[in-house]
Amino acid sequence: MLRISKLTDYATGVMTRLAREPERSMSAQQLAQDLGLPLPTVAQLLKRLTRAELVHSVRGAGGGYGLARLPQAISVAEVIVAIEGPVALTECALGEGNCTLETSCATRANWQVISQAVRVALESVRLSDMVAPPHGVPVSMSMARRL
Amino acid sequence: MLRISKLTDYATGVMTRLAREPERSMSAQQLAQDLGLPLPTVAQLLKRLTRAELVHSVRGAGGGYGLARLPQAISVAEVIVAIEGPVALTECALGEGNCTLETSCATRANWQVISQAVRVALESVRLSDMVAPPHGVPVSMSMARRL
DNA sequence: ACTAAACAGGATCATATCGGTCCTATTTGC
DNA sequence: GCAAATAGGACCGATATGATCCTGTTTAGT
Repeated sequence: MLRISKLTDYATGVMTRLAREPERSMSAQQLAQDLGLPLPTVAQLLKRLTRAELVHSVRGAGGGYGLARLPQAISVAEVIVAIEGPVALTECALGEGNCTLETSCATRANWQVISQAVRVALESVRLSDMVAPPHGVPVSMSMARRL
Repeated sequence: MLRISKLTDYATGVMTRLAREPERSMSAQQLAQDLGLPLPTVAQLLKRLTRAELVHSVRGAGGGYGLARLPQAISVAEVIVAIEGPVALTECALGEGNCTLETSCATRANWQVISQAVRVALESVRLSDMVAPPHGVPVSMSMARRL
């Protein structure tokens, strides 16, 4: 299936929600309610997103979260990396030499290339794209052409 | 991490091995031994690859497996699909309307676009590319340019 | 015809990761 | 000082993955 984790999916939801009103700062509570997701989970995600410096947090009463950068300056790839770690389709592609099979080493570089290709695809989609309702075929076509 | 399953990784190993000698037919046993993988696992994989019609099988004594098509006619994407099912980064992107959150529906089409982009990347790499040792920068560069 | 090699198709089981929750600080506005 | 919020871990239950095994069915060779 090659899917991202549900957590990551939620995280993009949270980020997209924030991107819809870039000025506004929202509490975890507000976001959870807004997205119809359980608060503990959303809180958990926001912590990771903060550590990744994709959002900035304000502590204390009246605090909350806001995007650390403009929506068009944050890619989907970054959100994925923040939650799941580096995008590498195989262990091999990460770079560490866990290749006990010398045969697969021949294919290692190829996996790195593939991972890189996927990374490029994910980096080309930014939060601002996620906010924009894809009426017609604007995003998909521009993407397809880029590929 | 956005990684493919270990099984899928093995599967590409198996397919790549077969692609190295497209004429030759090999038994599950031979392949397992050749790749240093447990036989039951390899056998399991070969069944799925057969059902996906990526390899053709010959039953009975002296039987074995061979590529169903030429190495350059089989993409890495197909191998992934054969083992993991359709490439869709989120449930949403599969098409079924499991979106209980109307908010996320706005992002659904975007996920489909992203999945499509990843799919294109994976389809552009064929078994023949995996066989070729990536000396210099032939594959990576041609890929990067295509992106 | 019989036997052994080899694939087909499930069913099964352990384990690791994921998703979700909770508890205890620490910070800050009122 | 109190309440609102984030920070940082620790903690389980469910789920899916990885690996194995068992029982057919097919076929080559003797």
